Amino acid sequence: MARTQGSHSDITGPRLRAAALALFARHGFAAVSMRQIAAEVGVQAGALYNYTPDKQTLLFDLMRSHMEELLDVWDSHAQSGDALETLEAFTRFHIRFNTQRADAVFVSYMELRNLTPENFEVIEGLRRVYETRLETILRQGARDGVMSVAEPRIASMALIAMLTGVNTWYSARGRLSLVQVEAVYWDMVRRSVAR
Amino acid sequence: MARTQGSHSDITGPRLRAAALALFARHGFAAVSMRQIAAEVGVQAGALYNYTPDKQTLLFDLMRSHMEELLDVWDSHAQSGDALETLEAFTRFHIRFNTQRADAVFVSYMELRNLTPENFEVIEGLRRVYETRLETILRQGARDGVMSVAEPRIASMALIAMLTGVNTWYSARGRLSLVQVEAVYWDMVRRSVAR
DNA sequence: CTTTGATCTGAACGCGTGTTCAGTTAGCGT
DNA sequence: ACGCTAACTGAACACGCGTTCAGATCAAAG
Repeated sequence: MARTQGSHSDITGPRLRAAALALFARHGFAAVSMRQIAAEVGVQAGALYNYTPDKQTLLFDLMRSHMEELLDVWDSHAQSGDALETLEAFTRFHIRFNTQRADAVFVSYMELRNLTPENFEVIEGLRRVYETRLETILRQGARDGVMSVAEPRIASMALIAMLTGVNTWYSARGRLSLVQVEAVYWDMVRRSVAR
Repeated sequence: MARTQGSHSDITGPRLRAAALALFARHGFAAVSMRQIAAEVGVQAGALYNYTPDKQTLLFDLMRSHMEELLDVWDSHAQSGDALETLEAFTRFHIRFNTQRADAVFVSYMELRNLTPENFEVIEGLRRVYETRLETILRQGARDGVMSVAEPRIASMALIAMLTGVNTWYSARGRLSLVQVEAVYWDMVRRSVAR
């Protein structure tokens, strides 16, 4: 037997990515085999190599896609207001974006050590760019006199760590809605850098 | 050959734990083999089973030891002051304790998914206890009128995430000393819950 | 000096790994 | 209707995995 009915590249490709992302998030990159991913997709392991040269590249592509989308979506936000308004937008965006892509966020953070050195540099570079986005907001706020931030670089990393932490406990069926969660965190963020 | 010169249980046991912790932190639990750990210790793989029943228990014991020590050391802190002073002590303690045990912190967070369900419950329980320590401080501060915290549980998780984030960038040879880092974070923590 | 038992070796077990590839089939373009 | 090729199967490869265990060796107790 070969080529089962109704199978197409357009279908199998995305399904491979979705299955790999879910399995990597749940069990970890090293603990998931290509055969497990293939079983989830509904093909044999060998068929996966029509869509990725190897397992390492599969992981890297998932992480790079996530980081690039994170940056693209944020950068396409119209930011017309002052630094405080931009900081609020960033806070709400980060929480909303990350909770909607919990698996990708998890993998992009946890599996850094399973990347080859070259691939690691790429992902780490994208992360630094994102951190710099926030850092720039904080510097601008301090310059404009609407914020007080002694260490903008450290503060940006501290705030991102705090905001990303939402993913460890948030559930869409929890007590608080996403809007309420955003409000709680924005309140803390605002006060932590307030003048 | 067997039993090489100078080998003792008192030496091999701790060396096994140290090697496993370092390797798990660097490469991940699933990516590290018992043979790699044994090579680091300087014995054959079979010898490790004099010190742990299996690889899973080795991981679990490392994580439980870390979490229990975290709680024990904090609980043994004399806390005589008011809520704000206790919060400052907690902030400085958390940063200092975690940066000094980077490998254990990393493993205890990253390898949760590699625990069996029963073992996971134990570690997760210890983590919740620790979070409750901070939550209690925040509730007391709010009750005493020295803090303003709308959601103490969420705030405690947010602050712990922020503080633990220090581990991702801190280096003893960096620009800031640990005392300076503590000061920067305490400033943000204080303001984020200030009345 | 002899005996005992803790400590470790080295080989083995069955099994799963990532990856390759010749062969087979399904659906599209003509 | 037919050929072409993208898509997939199934088997194979060499290798490493966690774990077990009989046997060897050394340190210490009597």
